[in-house]
Amino acid sequence: MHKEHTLTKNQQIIFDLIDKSPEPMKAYSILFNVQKKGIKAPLQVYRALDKLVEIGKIHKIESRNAFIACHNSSCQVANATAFSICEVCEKVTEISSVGLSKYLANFKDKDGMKYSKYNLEFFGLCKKCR
Amino acid sequence: MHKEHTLTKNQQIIFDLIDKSPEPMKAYSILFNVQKKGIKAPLQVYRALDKLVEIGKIHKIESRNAFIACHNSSCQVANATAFSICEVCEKVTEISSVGLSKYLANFKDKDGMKYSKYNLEFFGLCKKCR
DNA sequence: TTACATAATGTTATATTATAACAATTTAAT
DNA sequence: ATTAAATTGTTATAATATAACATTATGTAA
Repeated sequence: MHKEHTLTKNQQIIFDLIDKSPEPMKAYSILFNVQKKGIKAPLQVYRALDKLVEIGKIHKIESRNAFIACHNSSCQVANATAFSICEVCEKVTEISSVGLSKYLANFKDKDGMKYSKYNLEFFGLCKKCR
Repeated sequence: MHKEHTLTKNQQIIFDLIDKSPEPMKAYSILFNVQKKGIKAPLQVYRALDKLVEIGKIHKIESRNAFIACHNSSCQVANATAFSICEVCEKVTEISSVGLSKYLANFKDKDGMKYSKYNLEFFGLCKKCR
């Protein structure tokens, strides 16, 4: 569960937009959508995004340079994320699997090193596109 | 194991450079390094990179926008990749774990869907930086 | 070996993603 | 109230990536 944070004005505006979006949003699409609310510059968007990622309210889909709201209430550790991405329609779904997250958190590399932070992106076809 | 491909001139030049590099290389760093060999434009680099990724000779580190040569000879499926990334020195190592790749290839999401393609990036501190 | 399709190249321009630098303002904790 | 930390606003620019089009090379089948 996330530590509660009071979002600032810009953070709240941008989080609300991403949270309402059915698909991941790109930074400049966000910018375009919040210009009527007074957020005029890319940096204002990126700063809010950085903070929202940091506190775990949103995640970045690295392979797509896009952002989605976190809907994974069982998420114990921020920055331990897994997604499925449809290669046809680009639908992205956050995966919340206790088994998967335990497996990855306990995975040891050949030096015996464990990692609490990771990002996993699965690629395939979603139900609709199959 | 990779299907053998004969690389074209540009692909070979760029692959050799990445292959020799001890760390992931970024596209414009590659461009700078191959200009003396006649590759002058970003697009020439990106086209070679796209092809090299497609045939599995290199991988893209998505969170870093950088490319490394594949040294994972046990890699059965191109585009099923795992890396560890040091958050201090940015050292990147490809992980070749049969257990991990089997686990991920057999992982089923809540719809019962399996994925043969994935990209996993672990973040932490490398041996040196620990 | 010619014809044809496919892939790769070269080139210019431009789109997209992201950060640097600095001043001003707000917020939260003494 | 004072002050440190975080956030905001703003301009400029850096870094990453693709569009569009003309040309050349390569592989394959008649």
